[in-house]
Amino acid sequence: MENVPSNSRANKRSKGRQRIPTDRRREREEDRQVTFSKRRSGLYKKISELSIVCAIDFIVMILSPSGKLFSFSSPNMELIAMKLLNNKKLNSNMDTNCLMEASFRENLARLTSQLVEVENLLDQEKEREKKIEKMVKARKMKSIIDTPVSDLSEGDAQMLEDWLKKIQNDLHARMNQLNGN
Amino acid sequence: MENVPSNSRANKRSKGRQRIPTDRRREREEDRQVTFSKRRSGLYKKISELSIVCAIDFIVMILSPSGKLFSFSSPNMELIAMKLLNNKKLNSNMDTNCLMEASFRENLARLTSQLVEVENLLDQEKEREKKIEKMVKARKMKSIIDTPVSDLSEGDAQMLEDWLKKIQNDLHARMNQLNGN
DNA sequence: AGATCTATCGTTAGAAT
DNA sequence: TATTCTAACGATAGATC
Repeated sequence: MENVPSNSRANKRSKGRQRIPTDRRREREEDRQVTFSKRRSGLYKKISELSIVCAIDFIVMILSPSGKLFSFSSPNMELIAMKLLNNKKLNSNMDTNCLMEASFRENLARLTSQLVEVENLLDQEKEREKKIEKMVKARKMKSIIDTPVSDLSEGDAQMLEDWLKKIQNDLHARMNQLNGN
Repeated sequence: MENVPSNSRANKRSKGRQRIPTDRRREREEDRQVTFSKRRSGLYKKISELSIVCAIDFIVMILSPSGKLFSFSSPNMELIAMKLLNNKKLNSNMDTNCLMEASFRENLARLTSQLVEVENLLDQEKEREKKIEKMVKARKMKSIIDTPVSDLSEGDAQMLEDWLKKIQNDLHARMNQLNGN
């Protein structure tokens, strides 16, 4: 907390934040990548805080030009999806859920296969593909999904299916709430 | 730019920003509402800038406890959706689009009807409902959709359908790109 | 490639409207 | 109820490791 002498400028290790134009894309691919990575983190933090402080649910989906898919959602929606996926029997006991499941299965399978197709095309274009990188940085948030499209076909290809289910089931949960459970 | 005398504290109109806990929700409903409104704007601005600077597409969906649905997406995805909705003939000429459309129509109708049901329940709970308010604040962004759930059944009930279609069609557009259109 | 540092720029809590 | 003002707090560009 001592007074910093005027020669402190000599010790500066950085020029600090400078302005960058926000009305057009950064020209250098490398800069875009760095900025995207940094700001994505900031965005996750912001919306995570918002969801906690204001008690809202959310889903964010980001599609990068290279075909990478970033999905991020609030714990509530995540939780509902996990229950559905990990405990199918839970659904079997719920009539409305069964109906919803039945109506969605068919076209979700189709959508998933489309994702696989995109992946194959991307693989043809560029032979190398990067590995899954999990951000898992959020402080109070439990779940971040951050998965390259290319991994959807190899491991758990249900991410998009999960995501759509979240919307559906959140609505259903709210209806049950309003109906007095 | 003159030096401010020490009595300037007497002229202060605000204590400035204070810390608020971000690990739990604000207790007062009114505070939550104000914070939600302010931070939502900030969030839109942030992700809009991100999409321009880093050339990415995105969709954000926020569901408030009161049942309000906020959707926000990048112009590209918006554009694709608009084309689909306003120019159905465009789809008729594209085989894959036709297939996708057919597979989605059925359950999207079902999902939409669920939304209507939620709306009716909300209407029973609280008799009054607010009007559509458009934010349309973003500087460089063209499209903000900000529609209460209650309006989905009265006017254009296709918002959620549009939204799901955006994902679908963005994928399709990318596939066409990769296939050499 | 990602983590850290820090000066600078951006966001927002509280008050007032 | 949303918006404006402004001090205070937070995010991040560029440098560095």
